[in-house]
Amino acid sequence: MSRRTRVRRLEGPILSSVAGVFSVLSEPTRLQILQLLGEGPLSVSEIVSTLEMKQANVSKQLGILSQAGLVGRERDGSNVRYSITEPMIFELCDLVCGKLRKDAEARIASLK
Amino acid sequence: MSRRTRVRRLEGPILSSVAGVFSVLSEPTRLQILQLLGEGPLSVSEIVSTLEMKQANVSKQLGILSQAGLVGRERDGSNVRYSITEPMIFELCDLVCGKLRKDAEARIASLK
DNA sequence: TTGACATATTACTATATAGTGATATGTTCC
DNA sequence: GGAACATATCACTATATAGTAATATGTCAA
Repeated sequence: MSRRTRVRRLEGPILSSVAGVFSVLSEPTRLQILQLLGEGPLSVSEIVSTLEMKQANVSKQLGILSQAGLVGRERDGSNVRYSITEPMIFELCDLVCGKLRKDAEARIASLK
Repeated sequence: MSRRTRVRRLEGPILSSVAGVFSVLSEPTRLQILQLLGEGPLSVSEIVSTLEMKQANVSKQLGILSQAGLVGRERDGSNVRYSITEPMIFELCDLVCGKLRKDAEARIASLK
């Protein structure tokens, strides 16, 4: 996605794919799951009890995350263990957190 | 957002704010506008004619981008000029493009 | 094979929002 | 002040999707 004087722009299908990744990350529920998995692989029921979410929803969100290539799944008996496969998402979040912090500081500064 | 053994997790309100930024970026239309503005400040009508979008929608999306602190607006007579105020978004997009490229390469490799 | 446990999926409801046509509002010039 | 041009906003429609209860499916042990 160009930000310089290059005339090459990303086209519709690419931008749709990019938007798709951001869309997956645009839900607090999914961010919570990713954050938890960032600490290590877990089964569905471990996520359910830790985050106090409904099992059906956790499975659904994990499906979305898995389909997007952000987490991987590995069967372990009757348990399925999920883990992060795309650590880049934490860089994304760090960048966004940096912006939010900057915004908050500017807002505080404007009160003085 | 933790990805190490640190026990500090981002809480609900922060994750909602993070999700909010990703949500703003989750629409191809808005990504198109940001990409165009990355090449330099433009008025609403310039964006409308360049991207062949409806004026009402462009104004609406610019409002969302402005509200999110990603673009700034400056009146210039009867024109309002918009420009990027948060260049970090291009880093976000670069990271996501890198993942998509990697995904595509893996998909191609799996065909051999 | 059955029952227990784990997980995925379905069908539905409620909510959010993209895009649009119409219109309100802002700026400039004569 | 009115007309022309630029932009923002409103009310609406159509579509997408988060979350849920119910149920289907998978695994394991007796």
